[in-house]
Formats: sequence, structure tokens, C-alpha cells
Amino acid sequence: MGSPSSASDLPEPAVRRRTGGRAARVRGQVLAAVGELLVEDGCDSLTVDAVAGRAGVHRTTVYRRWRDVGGLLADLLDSAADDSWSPPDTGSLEEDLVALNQEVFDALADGPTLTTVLITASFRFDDAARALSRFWDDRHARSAPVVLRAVARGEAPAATDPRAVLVTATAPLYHELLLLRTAPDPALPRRAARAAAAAARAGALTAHAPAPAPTDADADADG
Amino acid sequence: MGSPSSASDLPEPAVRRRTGGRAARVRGQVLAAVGELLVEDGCDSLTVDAVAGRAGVHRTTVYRRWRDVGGLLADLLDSAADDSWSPPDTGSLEEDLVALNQEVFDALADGPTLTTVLITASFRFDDAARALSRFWDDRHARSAPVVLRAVARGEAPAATDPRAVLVTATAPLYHELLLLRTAPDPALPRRAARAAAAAARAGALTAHAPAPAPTDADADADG
Amino acid sequence: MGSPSSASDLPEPAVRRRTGGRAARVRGQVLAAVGELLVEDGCDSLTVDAVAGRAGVHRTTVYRRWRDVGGLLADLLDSAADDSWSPPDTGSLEEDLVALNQEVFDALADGPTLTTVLITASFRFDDAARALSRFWDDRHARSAPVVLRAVARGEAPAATDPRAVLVTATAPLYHELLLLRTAPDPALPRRAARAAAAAARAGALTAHAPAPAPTDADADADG
Amino acid sequence: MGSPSSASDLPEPAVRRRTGGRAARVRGQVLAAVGELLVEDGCDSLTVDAVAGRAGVHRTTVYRRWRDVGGLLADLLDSAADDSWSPPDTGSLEEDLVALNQEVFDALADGPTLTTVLITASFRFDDAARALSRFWDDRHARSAPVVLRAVARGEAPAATDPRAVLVTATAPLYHELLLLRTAPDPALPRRAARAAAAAARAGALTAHAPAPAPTDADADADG
DNA sequence: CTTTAAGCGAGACGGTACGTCCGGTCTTATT
DNA sequence: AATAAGACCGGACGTACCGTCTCGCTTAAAG
Repeated sequence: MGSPSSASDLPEPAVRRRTGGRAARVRGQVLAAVGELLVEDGCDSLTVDAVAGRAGVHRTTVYRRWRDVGGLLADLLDSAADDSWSPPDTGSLEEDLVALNQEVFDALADGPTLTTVLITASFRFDDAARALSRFWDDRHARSAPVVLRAVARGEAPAATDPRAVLVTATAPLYHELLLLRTAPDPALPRRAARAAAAAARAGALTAHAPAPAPTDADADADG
Repeated sequence: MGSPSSASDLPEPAVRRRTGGRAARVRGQVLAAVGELLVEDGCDSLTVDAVAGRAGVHRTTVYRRWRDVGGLLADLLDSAADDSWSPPDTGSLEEDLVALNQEVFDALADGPTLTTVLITASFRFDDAARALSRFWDDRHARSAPVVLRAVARGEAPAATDPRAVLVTATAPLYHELLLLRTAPDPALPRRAARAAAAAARAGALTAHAPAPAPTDADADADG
Repeated sequence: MGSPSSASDLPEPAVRRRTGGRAARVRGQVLAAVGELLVEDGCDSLTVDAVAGRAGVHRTTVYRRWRDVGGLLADLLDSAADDSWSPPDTGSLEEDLVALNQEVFDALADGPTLTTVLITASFRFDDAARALSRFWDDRHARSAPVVLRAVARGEAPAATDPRAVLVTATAPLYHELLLLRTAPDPALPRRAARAAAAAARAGALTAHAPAPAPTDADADADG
Repeated sequence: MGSPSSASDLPEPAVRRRTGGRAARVRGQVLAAVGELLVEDGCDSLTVDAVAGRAGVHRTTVYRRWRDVGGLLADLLDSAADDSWSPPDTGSLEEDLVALNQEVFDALADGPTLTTVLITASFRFDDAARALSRFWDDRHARSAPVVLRAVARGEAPAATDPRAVLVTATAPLYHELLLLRTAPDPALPRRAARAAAAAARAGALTAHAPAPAPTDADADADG
């Protein structure tokens, strides 16, 4: 599924008031400073003062355009929406999920990544939380073809819910690495992908179908 | 899996210097104030000043015994470790997992629970993060029998990793409700439990076994 | 002696740049806004931003023409120089002074008048201080006939200094109402006028004459 | 009448919370810094930041104890109330008034004195204005004997109002030097004192007595 | 039952960051 | 090419909390 940190193009101002020269340059400097500070010291050191200082810009300028740190993070997240991202297509559901999981794993595993810091920050700032939700919704929507192709190949029942499959596959990674804070297990991406694929095959991830008779139906779906 | 908020016994100080009288009373007042403030206003308003004021205790007293807010949270979490908790035993893996998931769901679903706030806080304070990890490790250890019984009943291969099953079952709940922040779906606990049970049945959650040939092996494991 | 607030014609710019059209209209709007803001909130709220906003003019326009708040006040004071003012002529020195004092009293007595605010402001802005001095010099010059007529009538020695008489008469009002901030006493204008008239009659306000033999002359006056 | 700047002992805290050690030392440093800054740069440069910096004390300490610049000035004024001050006693009303006036003149005449700055500041800060009024009330009360002795000596009518005499004597100095901003005239203290003494002798400064028949009575008094 | 020292209340302090206001300059877009 | 809109820099404001310190005083535990 990737992470919000994979792009850094900062394409265009949200409100195109002044496209040229200083205004755009200032925005770029500030967002760059936000990113740098985040990876260096984490969320705690991300103060408006520090951002302004790093960006070589006055405090009031930051307040004028972003209101607070949450606004900065939201803008960074939105600007980091990498429009060119597309899901893998290996020809098998499980391998596709493994590839997606590996992307997530890489973004979370080694120490305090920009990704982990952004997620952490989303717990403190509503703006950032909303921006992060937007990012994930986008990634889920783009990744749906992975599941739809699997259904087309007969790897899963027709009613399989793409989003449920994706969440089932990736959730253990976030849970282990962010919440439980266990040491990164290189086998984790594949195991979680396999489990999600198996559950999908078993018809346990169909959309809104409360599964008539769980035990037998599952056995049938498998067989 | 429950939540860290289910107990409030506050058993004893870690260092038993003065067990009786004022010292213990002060500790109880302070931890109670921490809990109240957390559920009222969330993690942001949990300042030492506010805690001291609410507890009717002087600021310096809090600093003297807990050092900072993280210490308060860690103490609260440790004191909230409900020693009497035990996992469900319905006779079927899936139903056991559903019961566990329902407990998690209830603790996370309705608004800013004490549980969600504690998890949020764990991102800001290392002490709290460690205490929370301890709590979850304890719950996973206690819940292992659920999987072991399932193995004994033949519902899953012998090599099935209890922890992996539990994480696979509960992770989607935390992911949806805490990270993705989607509206609570009452069907979610059962769906995630079914998916985890199906994956376990399919042998996708065996410990440290990299699963030689995914497709055929799974089919064999099912049959 | 009146006050600088008695006129509101805003006749012409000090430097007659553009008498007609937009330029003059803008000047009128801005000076009017200055006056309004002064009487509403006093000197503290008289910011360039507020003036520009009230006048419906851009900030930079104000900076361009008046440089700062002091310039605005100076312009307002100069424009408020009421050319038609003339001193009373009742036929007696004391009654003339009473009339002058009454004018001052009315301008200072009831709450924060425009006059009091302008004087207050003159302590913060040199431009305004100079403009206020010009205003007072003008008033003293115009009021000199009051004393000269009294000398002609024989109410005071020939060497009597008109300015000293006027200052002696009005100073207690400013002192009481602005500096000592005592409650306005309706008897004050007359009492101060009587005192000044008495001093003039006694020859205590002669110009640059160090009073030849103070003791005997005074003793005579007493006896 | 002197000035509020004539004492610098800073005798005791208004609220004697902590008399010894650091608290008292801090207060002294801060008030000293206020005085120094006032005489150096006037009222405009008297910011909390500057005071704290000069005093070698942190900003928040100043805010904690004095709230704002007005509070600082008020405390300085109160602490500068020189309890040992007493009016002159030369044996003659006029000479006493001359001495008083000379004190005022010296405090106001040469450039921006601490006195002039304090008065200026009182126009911006209510606290300082009140403290200044208290100071002047005190000085007027202490100076009353000057007039009472003159009455006892027969230099003025029994009903003479001491405060009116003092105000009449000193007001022209404040008016000329602070408001009209004329160049200091060394003859001014004596001339104003003579005028006030003459008015008192003439019975023009009696308390609350509306003066029965101004013209004739005055003529009698003169003649 | 006394001592004694751990713990507490109280107040002040240095310090960081906040978010706001205003003054004054400078840049951009318009007309 | 001039001007109006607006973004910027810089300084100060007043506040909230942090974490620390130094005093006395209480009081629980040990001798």
C-alpha cells in the first residue's frame, strides 16, 4: 500500500492565489522543513517555531498560511499524494498482497520513518488525521483491482469485498509494528498476505454477506 | 482481547516505601484524576497541572512521584491490568475469536473511549507505550488457550501460531477504528474473526513455517 | 481657549498636492476615520490598520501619505485649526477668563473627549505634539487681546504679560482634569479665572520684570 | 512638590509574601531595570521583554508578579513614595511656594526626566495613572502646612484652600513644560509662585466660598 | 512512645511554545 | 508604468505548561 512519504513533488498550492515567485517558494521551503524536522526528531519537535526557523521564514508567515502544526501536516500529506502510484500485478492474489505488504513493511519497519511519524502525528492533529484518511481511501480505491482481478481469475468468490481483503492483509503489519511495537519480522508481510488470501479464498471476506452457515459453507467454498 | 480500562483496583505502589495512609490515598486520587481527565478531554488536556488540580494535590507532589505525564499513564496502565481476565471458551475457534473481537470492538467503537485515548497517549509517551505493550503481551499470552484448544479440536494445524491467529483476528479492528477511522461496522468483529479462523484452518498462520507450496498445501490442510 | 476638536471642516491639505477628486476624498475619509476611532476607543486603538479599514482605504495608502499614526494626528490637528475662533469680550478681565476657562473645562470635563485623547496622543507622537503646540500658540496669540483690553481698562499693570495671564488661568484646569485626574468641579473654571485675574491685578504677571521689591509691594497689597 | 523620582530606596514589597532572599532581590532588579530603561529611552521602549532582559530575569517572572507594564510603573511609583519628604518652611508663603516650584521645575525642566516619563506613561497605563494620583494626593496633603502656616501668619484669609493654592502655584509649570512644551524659563517657578501667593492674599483661593461680591471685595483686598 | 526522615504544600523561577496583533517593507498582479 | 492588494519580516504581547528549586510543616514508620 505504500506510504504517504513516497512522493515529494509538492505540485501546486491548494489555493492558487499567487502562483509565481515568493509565495510558492515559501510554501515549498516550509513543507520541506516540516518533512526534515519530522524525520529528524519526530513529531514532538515539530513546533511552528522550529519549522519557521528551518524554513528561513518568519513565524507569523507560517501561522498566516497554515494556522497550526496540524495544518502543516495536512498540507504535507496532501501534497505527498503520489498520483503516479499503482498497485502490483503479479498474476496471483497472494503475490500481489505480498508486494503491497512489503511496501507497507518497508515504510514502517526501520525505525522512526516519515510514515510512522505522520501516523503518530495524526493522533494529535485532526487536520492531519483527515488528510491521512483521505490518503488511505485513495490507496484502497487504487488497489481494488488487485482483488477484482483475483475474482476474475476465480481465486475468490464474486462477492469478495476488495477493501476487506486489503485491510485484512495490511492490518497485522500496522498492528504489530505501530501498536504492539514488536520487532520487525521479515516473514510478517508474506504471512499476513497469505492469511488474507486464504480468507478470501474461503469466502470469509464477502461484502455485507453475513455468511449463512459459517462452518459448512466455508468447507464447501474451499473444496 | 478487552482493554486496559476494565479494572480500577490500583493494587499497590511499585516501591513500597510508605504503604499506609496519606501516600496511598494521594496515589489513588492522582490516578483517578488521570482517568477522569482522559475520558473527559482526551490526551491533550492531560497536563500535570490539571491532574494535580483535579486530584487536590500539589504540582510538585505529582512531579516527585511520577516524573511526568508518561509516568502517570504507565502507572495507570499497570494498575489497570485486570488479573482476573480470562478468554472466552465457546467450543469453537471462530466463536471464541468473535467474542474476543467483540470485546475489542466495544472498547474502541463508541467515541473517544479510555482505551482509545490510552493508545493515542502511548504514541506520545514512551513509558505509556511500554506499559501498553506489557498489557497486550499479557492478553495474548492469556488468550493462547483459545487457539491451542482449537488445535486440539482439529480446527487448525498443529503448528498454528496462537499469537498470529489472535493478531490476525483483532488487527483489522484496530486498523479500521483507530487508523482508518471508519465508522464502526457492527459486522466487523465477526467478519475479522471468520477471516482469521479461515486462515488458521487453511494453515496460513503456522509458526515460522514459510509454507512450502501455498496453493496445494492449503487445499490439503483444509481437506 | 477652546480645544482642537471644535472644528471639523478639514479644509485643505498642508501641502496642496491634488485638491480635487479622489485624492481629497481619500484624505477626508481617512481623517474622519481617525477622529471617529479616537472618540470611540481612545488613542490605543488608533492603528493604521484600523484607520484604513474604517476609511475603506488600503493600508499602504495610509503609509504612503501619512507615514504613521503621528502623521495622521498631526494632519487632523492642523486641519482642525478653527480659523473663525475669537476670544470672548465681556468687558471685564475676570469674566473673559471665566469664559475661556469654561470652554476648556467643557472640552476636558466629560469623559474621554476628543481633546483629551489628542493631548494624550501628543505624548506618544512627536508630530502630534508639535501640531498641538502650534494650536495652542495660535490660541494664546488670539486671546492676547483679552489681557490687552484689561490693561487698557486699567485692570492690570501695563507690563502684564498676556500669555502668563492666560496660562495662569487655564493651567489649573489642565492640571486637575488631565494630570491629577480629580473629578470635575464646576466651580473650578471661575476660581482659576479669579485667581489669575487677581494675580494680574496684583502685578504678579508682568513680563520679564523680576518684580522690583517683592516684599514691600506685596505687603502693601495685603494691607 | 518634588517628583516621584526623588527616592529610590524600594523599601518593602507591597504584599510581604517572601521578604528574604530571591523574591525581594528579583523585585529590586526589575524595578531598577524599569527606572533605567525609562530614563534611557523613554516610555516607548519600556516593554516587558526589555525590562526582563535588563533585570536578568525571565519574561514570565515579570508577567507573574506585575501583569503588565502598567503594573511595573505603578509598583515603581509606589515604591518611590519618599516617606521622608517634607515641604519647605521659609517663613513666607511666596518663598515656600517658590521652593516647591523649584523642585517641580528641576524635575521637569532638563530633558526627558524620569518624572516626565512617568507622567507620560500614566496616560497609557491606568495602573500608573492611579499610582501617580496617589503620589500627588500625598504630596498635596503633606504640603498643606505651607498654606496653613501662611494663614496663621495672616498672609491669606482663613478660608483659603491649601490644595487650591498649591495647584495654582504648580499648575503653570506642568502646563508650560509638559503640555505647551515651551523652553524652560528659569523665572517661571518664581512667577507662578508669586501669582499663586498674590491670588491667595486676594482671597481668590478660598474653599467652596463662591466669593460674595467679586469686584468690590477684590478691590478692597487690593487696596 | 518518641524520634526522624520521607513525603507534602506552597510559591517562585527559568524556559519553550503558543497564537495574536501591529508596524513597516516589499512583491506581485492589475489596469 | 503606477498603484492597490496582499504577503512578508520582525517585535512584542499575554498565556499555558513544563520541570526545577527551596522552604517549612505533617505524618507515617522505625527505633
